[in-house]
Amino acid sequence: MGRGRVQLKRIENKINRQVTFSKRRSGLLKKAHEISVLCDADVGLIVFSTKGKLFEYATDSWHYMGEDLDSLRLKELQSLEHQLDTSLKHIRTRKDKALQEQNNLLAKRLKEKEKESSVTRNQWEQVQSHELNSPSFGLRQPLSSLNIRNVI
Amino acid sequence: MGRGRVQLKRIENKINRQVTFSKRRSGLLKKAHEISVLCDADVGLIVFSTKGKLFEYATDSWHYMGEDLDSLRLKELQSLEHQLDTSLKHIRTRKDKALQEQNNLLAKRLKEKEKESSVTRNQWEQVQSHELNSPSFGLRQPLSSLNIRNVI
DNA sequence: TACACTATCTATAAAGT
DNA sequence: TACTTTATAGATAGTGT
Repeated sequence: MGRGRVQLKRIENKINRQVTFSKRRSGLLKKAHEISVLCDADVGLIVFSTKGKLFEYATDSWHYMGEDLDSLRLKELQSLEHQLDTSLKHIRTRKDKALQEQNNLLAKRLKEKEKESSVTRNQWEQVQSHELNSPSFGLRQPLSSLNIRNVI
Repeated sequence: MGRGRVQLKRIENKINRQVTFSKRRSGLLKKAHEISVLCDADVGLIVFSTKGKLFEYATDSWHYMGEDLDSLRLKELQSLEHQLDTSLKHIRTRKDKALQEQNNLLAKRLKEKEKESSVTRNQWEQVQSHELNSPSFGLRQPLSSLNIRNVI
């Protein structure tokens, strides 16, 4: 290329390195584009300068390729967090519903009994505000059974 | 390049397209390597042939660049599914625990009452096996409050 | 930094093996 | 399919502006 052979090693002169980077970068992007068009190939190319500036070429759906990875990770996670939230709303485990319903029924039944047997109201209120710390139990429906791929 | 000018459009002849792909691909990878060395730049390049075969060049830490995207997506999702499962075990919402405990207490209380008032056992068993379909309620602790990033 | 210029080097299209 | 050859198109290093 040009005047004189090129040694494949880091160009020490900062100015030359920068100029060469600029030239070769555009050449590389052009070639990436050419092969994608000529050969009907999907290409993703990203180049960071020493200073961290980003340049990229990508065919169609490769939009995320150029994104900084932390940013990519963050977006994926945010998206997933949202999906989680949505999915959870759909879970509404039978256990939870069952407990609520059973609870209501038991409470109703108990109230009736209390009336019958003249138990003090005080006792009922104790139950309502009971401070809970019993060992918890697993959900009947493990999340792993959620086919989250279908959500995405 | 070579004999005759190149039109920047898909090469229709399949053989020629494949040959050109092979040549240009290696040229592109070589250039990617050269700019990374000469200019001290981080480069990530991936190329898929029409048939989906993958070729890549990447400086050091860009290992994931070469992964097929579906594969990447799948891995992320599998990882997240696992995290979800783990996270859920930690949620154990107060509501769930509260309901279970309250339920136990109510049941116990009711049993006592039943003994007192001589209610048939049959009635209690009806409550236990009640078919539930009441409107469900949201979890007290929305998943969005889970800081899933810390898990990863 | 970004364009020109241009001598020279490199990549590669086409064709042969 | 994968090399080899070879003519030529294309890329670019060095140099100015």
